[in-house]
This record gives sequence, C-alpha cells and structure tokens, in this order.
Amino acid sequence: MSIVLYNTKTKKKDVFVPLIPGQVSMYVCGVTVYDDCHLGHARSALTFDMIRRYFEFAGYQVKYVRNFTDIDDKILNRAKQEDVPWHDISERYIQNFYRDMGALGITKPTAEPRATEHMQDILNMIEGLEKNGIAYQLEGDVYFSVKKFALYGQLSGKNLEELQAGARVEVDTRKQDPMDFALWKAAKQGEPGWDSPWGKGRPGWHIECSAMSVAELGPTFDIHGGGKDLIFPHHENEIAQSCAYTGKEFARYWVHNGFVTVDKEKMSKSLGNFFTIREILDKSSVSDSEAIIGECLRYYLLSTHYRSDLNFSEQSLPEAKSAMDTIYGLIQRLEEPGVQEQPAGEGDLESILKQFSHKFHESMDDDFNSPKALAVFHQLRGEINKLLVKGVSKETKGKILEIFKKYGEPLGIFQIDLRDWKFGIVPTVKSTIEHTSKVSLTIKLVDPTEEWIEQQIQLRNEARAQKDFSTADTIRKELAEQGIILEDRPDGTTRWKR
RNA sequence: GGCGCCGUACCCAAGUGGUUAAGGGAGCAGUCUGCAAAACUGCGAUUCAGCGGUUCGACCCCGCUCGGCGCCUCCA
Repeated sequence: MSIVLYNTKTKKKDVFVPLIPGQVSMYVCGVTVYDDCHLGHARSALTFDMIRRYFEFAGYQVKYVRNFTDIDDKILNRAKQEDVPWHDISERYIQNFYRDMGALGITKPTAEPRATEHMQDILNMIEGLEKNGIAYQLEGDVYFSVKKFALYGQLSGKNLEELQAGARVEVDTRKQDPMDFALWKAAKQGEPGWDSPWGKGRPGWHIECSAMSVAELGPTFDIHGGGKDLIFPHHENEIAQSCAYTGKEFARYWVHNGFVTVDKEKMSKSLGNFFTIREILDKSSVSDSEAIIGECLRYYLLSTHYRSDLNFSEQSLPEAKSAMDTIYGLIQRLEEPGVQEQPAGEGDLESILKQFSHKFHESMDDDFNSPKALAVFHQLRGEINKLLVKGVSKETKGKILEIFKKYGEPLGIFQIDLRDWKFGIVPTVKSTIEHTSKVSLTIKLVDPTEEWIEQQIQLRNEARAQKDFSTADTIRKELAEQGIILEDRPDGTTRWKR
C-alpha cells in the first residue's frame, strides 16, 4: 500500500513517491529559541514525529532534519532584557526544548542544525544569489528581489499585486520593492555579527532554512514541513531562495499542520492565550507521572487530524486520560496470569488482528489519519475484551499485548510500563480567565507502597469472607482516597490499580 | 481589501455521490456484583449551520446567506 499525503503545493492529496526508493528525506522548521515552547510548538513537533515514525513503521529509512533558529532579533531582545550573552538564551531554551519534547516522547531528528553552525553555507547561498542578480546589497543589508523570481506566490496562492495592495507594513523606502525580504542584516551597534562580503551582520530568518536544508539534504528533497502559519512568507521565501540558487526543484511535498487554539483563537505569545508544556507538566506532583501526562497530551493531540485546528480546553486532557485508561485497563488484564482460563474465545483472533492491522494501515496511509487510527484501536479493545470474557490462554494474551505495543509505537502511545501507569489520576487544566495563560492543573496523588496495598486488600477480603461488608467498604474507601481503585473478580480475588 | 479554512449528537471528533453517518468523553438502562468498579449488551444525530441548484440520488459537488477562524507583520 502506498502512502498518500496532502501537499500544500498541489492543494490535493498526492501519492508519496520518494526521490530515492525506500528513503524519505524531510526538513521541518523548528523553533526560535527565545522562550519555552507551548502546545502549538509541541503540535508541530509531534505531527512530524508521527509522520517520521509511521514512515519508519512502513519500512522507510527516514532522514529527518529539524533546525534551531539560534540567532534572531527575539533572542537578542531577550538577552538584552536579562542582561546576559545572547547565546546563553539560545542554549537555555534549546535545553528546555529537549526536556519538553522528551516528556512528549518525541524522538530526536537525525540532524538538528543550528543557524550559527551553518554560517558558511548561508554566506555561500547569499553570494550565489547576488551573483545571479536576484539579490542586491543596501548599506550592509542584502535583499532578495521578489520580482525576479517568477514563481513567487505559487505555494501560498498569493500574487504580488494583491500583496502590495494589502500591505500594512511600514515600507522601507530604500528597498526596490516593498515585498523584498532580507537575506542578510547588517549588525547594529553592540549586536553580534559575522564577517561577510557586506560587512559584519547576521542572516535573515528565511535564508537559514534554505541553507540548512540544502546543506543537509541536497537541493531537492522529499518533504518540507511546518505550521501552516509558515506558508507565507517563510516557505514561499525559502522556495524562492533555494530554487534561485540551485536552479533545481526544492521540496517535493509541502506538509503543514493546523493550529492549537484556545477559545477558537490561535494560541500565541502575543494573545497571551498559550499553555507551555512546562507549566502543564510542572503541576504534576509525582515525578514519574510526567510520562503519563506526556502520553495523554500526545493522545489528545493525535485525536484530531494534523491539518485541522484543535481547540484546547479544560476537558481535553481528562478525556484523553479516560480513553487511554480503557486501553491500559485491557493491558492490565492481558498481563495478569489469569485464573484457570480455558482458551474458549480464540477462534476469531486471527481475523480480528488481521482486520485491525489492515484498518490501521488504511487509516495512516491516508494522510496520516491518526484519529481514525485511534478509533481502530478502540474497536480492537472491544473485540479483545469480549474474547477475554470467554477466556484466553496466556500465550495468546502475550501475543495481543505485543500488537498493542507494536502498533502504538508509530503513534507513540501505549508504551508506558503498566506498573507506571496510574488509573487514579485525572489531569485537569483550568483556564480561569479568557486569553490568559492562567493554568491550574491539579493531580491528586499519593504513593502508598504495594505491600501495604496488598495487605489492605487481604484484610478487606477476609472481612468480605465473613460478610463484614461495612469493614470491607471502609477499607475500599480509604484506598480510594489514596488513589487506589479496587475491582473484585468473580473468583473472590481482587485487582487493584492506581 | 486580497487569499484561504472551518461549522457533523450534550462535548471532542472521523467520514463517504447511494453505508447501519466511525471512535472517544459524559449520560441513561440492563447483565454481572454483597454493594461497587471493570467488562459486556442496549439506548442516544431519520440527520450532517441555513437556503437554493446540479444529480436517478448530496452531509459529501456548485452558488448564496449566517456564524467562527487563519494568512497577507514575527509566529508551529
């Protein structure tokens, strides 16, 4: 089966045919490291992590490049504010980025170039553009002449006349055309600068991605990704620069993810309606619940198609958690040794698993339809639960368990060891005021030892045996207050979970 | 002003020119249970913002209207 993906360039779903059979080369715009990343950044990283994982699941070898913009006005401003060297800022937020992505189970790309490490590539490209007559110098700055690139506007569906008509930017009158964008910016007093043919300066934002993608993946590569807010002007500019420089096709498939919104509005710094990954994770009172919240966030983000916007609200995480609990509950039952179960319900297993695999691939092959894939998981859950009621052998349970782990892998869910999963916690996020980042996330948790829990259960079951139900109920209630949930089995034994 | 996206049950959310319109959360009822919990079973949109059109047939295609949002400035 072939994978089909929506290509912004052609505005339709295209069958994916890689440049080199069996391999995928992909470049994704990373973050500018001047602050902690929020859910919106996480969504982009997660979308392409899922795409990468699924390609690998489908047998491709993936070259995945995601950059860091580590020199930029925002970084310089922040450094000025804090009165620290600019690279302290970028280094700090690169580390924070890793920490947050780690919690979300986002795997590291195969290469993570930083703009400052590719200064020579950037300079070469600008010089090349200047030689081609498509870039011009202006008092130490270098600009790209948009009019000289005929295909400008093709990706975003904009044309120059309309852009000019609607331009609300204050026009730099020195530029040949208001739409021309900076390739190189001359360093102002006190600002860091790199030597160049035009004097000390630093690269413009757009050229970095062109230079780094071409340096890492060559002039033409398969997929270029990013948030849909980057389509114009960032990706439009990248195409112009790269094609004008190499004379070859740039990215073959353009993939863009939708926004995370709050009250239907795009989550962003300027509106102040953002939730950082850190503030969500930090509220977790028990250290090892971070992975759980991470998976819940992942499940939540994957429960909407990557191209749609999704609205973050107070119920988002609790709903994801409840849905995941049902599957981890099944995993728990599958891991139990079981009581004298005669395998009576295994007859349909083969066809159930075959169906599942087929539907899973069908969903993901169709433009990475993760919400559909999750639905397929829940359908499997129902089928397996029915089988378990009838009785299933230990070997079969193990086999099913492997399926959940294996197919959960491309989505990055159901990967937590059962003993670390906590059924009792409910991550609740409360946004008190509209358009602010006020978050109160409460996770009620305590951590009684397993021995103590087993002991309590034994006491309770002794009471139950003597029909002393009030004592039994008291014990159950006390355990419940500690986040321990009891489930009595038909044979008189008791299962517990946190 | 230009370009574009979205509106599916109480909430979240897939989807197709003819299907029983997935799945999750919440809810209700039943089975099971000492009671619970879990699991299972059943109920829940005769309908896909509204109105027209195309069609043998549209929620899906086209047009308009209403409502929401995005890009055009840094933005994942």
